[in-house]
Amino acid sequence: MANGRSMQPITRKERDFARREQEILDAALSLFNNPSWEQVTVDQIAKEAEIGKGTVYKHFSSKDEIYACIALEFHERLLANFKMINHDQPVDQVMREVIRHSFTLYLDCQAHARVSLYCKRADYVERLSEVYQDKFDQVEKSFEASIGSILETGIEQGVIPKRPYHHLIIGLEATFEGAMSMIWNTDISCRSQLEQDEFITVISEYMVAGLMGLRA
Amino acid sequence: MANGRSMQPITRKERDFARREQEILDAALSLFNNPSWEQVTVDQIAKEAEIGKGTVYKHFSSKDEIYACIALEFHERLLANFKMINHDQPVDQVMREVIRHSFTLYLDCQAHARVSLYCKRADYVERLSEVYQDKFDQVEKSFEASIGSILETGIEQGVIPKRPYHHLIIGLEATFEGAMSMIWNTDISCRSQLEQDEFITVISEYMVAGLMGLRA
DNA sequence: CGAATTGTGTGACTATTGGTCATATTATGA
DNA sequence: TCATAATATGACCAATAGTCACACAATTCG
Repeated sequence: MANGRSMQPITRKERDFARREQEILDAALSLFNNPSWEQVTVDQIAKEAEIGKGTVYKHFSSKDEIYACIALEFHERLLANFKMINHDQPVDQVMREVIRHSFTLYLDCQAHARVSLYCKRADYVERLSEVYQDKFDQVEKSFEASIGSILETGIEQGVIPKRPYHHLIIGLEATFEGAMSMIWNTDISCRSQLEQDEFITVISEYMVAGLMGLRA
Repeated sequence: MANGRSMQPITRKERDFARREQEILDAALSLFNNPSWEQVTVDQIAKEAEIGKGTVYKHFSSKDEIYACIALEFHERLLANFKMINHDQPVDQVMREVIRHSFTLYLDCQAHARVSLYCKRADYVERLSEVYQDKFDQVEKSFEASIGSILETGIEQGVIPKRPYHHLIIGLEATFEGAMSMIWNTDISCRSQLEQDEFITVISEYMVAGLMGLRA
């Protein structure tokens, strides 16, 4: 519940409660690690976490809220990865790093990433409480700030065409999310590691070409 | 059911049965025309078509099969649109037309298009009967043939970098599907027509730049 | 014509699952 | 030790995908 995630746990009881919450999320994530993750039931999550179903609802007001927590944590992780990039390289190199870090994290944390993508769907956002909608809006702004400053530097250096932020980002965002969907939608078992690396290499090259190739 | 869709209806009874099938699909499509289309129930579809729920299942073995029929019809429509394009123009212009036709059709037939996108999800395909999986594979091959021949012409003319078909198509496909998701995921009410046109124009420019910008 | 057969329509029924809640259990503190 | 409060729980409810026994209509056959 909201308090559990926003305040520091003090007493033993509160620590236990907070730990249980993480256990629920971990249980959920371990079950979400496959393409049919949407079929996972709250009961299964409870069983995996070795608690009763009612207990899950003591921590999260709905299944959707579990998704939201996972997505938000993932977005923070992605943002943290972006901040680790050396911003003193040439801007095109920085953007390549951004793309590479994104693919790497999405593939390393498939469960998180799948849930995050799901949480962008209009029907999901619609039924989400305002509190969480705001949190997602906040995350969106952080990304805009993070990538925006890189692109701005690029524009100043004349490496990136002089266009409003949204013109520059929408193509990259669309391609990235479409590409991840394609990777997940292709039966993993019939795709060799080499093929996947090749896929990502080609997509990345295309993304950079698309970005740089816009008319200034 | 399978026969209904593959043979010509002869008797009065068969014609009625076939018409009812189309009525069910039309009812479904009219209800699918909003972002929460996945919440539409079989009962609602039956009510909209003014029949009992059981009757729906006389025509389609599952809700998923309704989706499949809608998606397959849509893909045929898209292919037909591609065939209408004048292939004698310069190849880059043909590709721009392909992209434009795709966006136009996806926006004109949002219900069909949403369902089609849904039908690419791995978990959906997994639970689909082999018959329908094969049909989707067939459609995939048709698209590959259609676009592939355009790209090949482009390579011969030196307009498109000499790369295997998959290298050329994956970026376009990823961007297009990601872009449509973004359009649908953004609350329609808070997006003006102008913004949407601008979005598509920019994305199209980016797609062409990405395609042409690959190293030969 | 009437009976039999075949195909179609139907809604009550089942199974599953997200979410609720009264009750049981446990921890804390006087 | 007992009272109070916080937490855990699974029986329960509501919604919904899918089933099925039966009703009904049309077509065929005697």
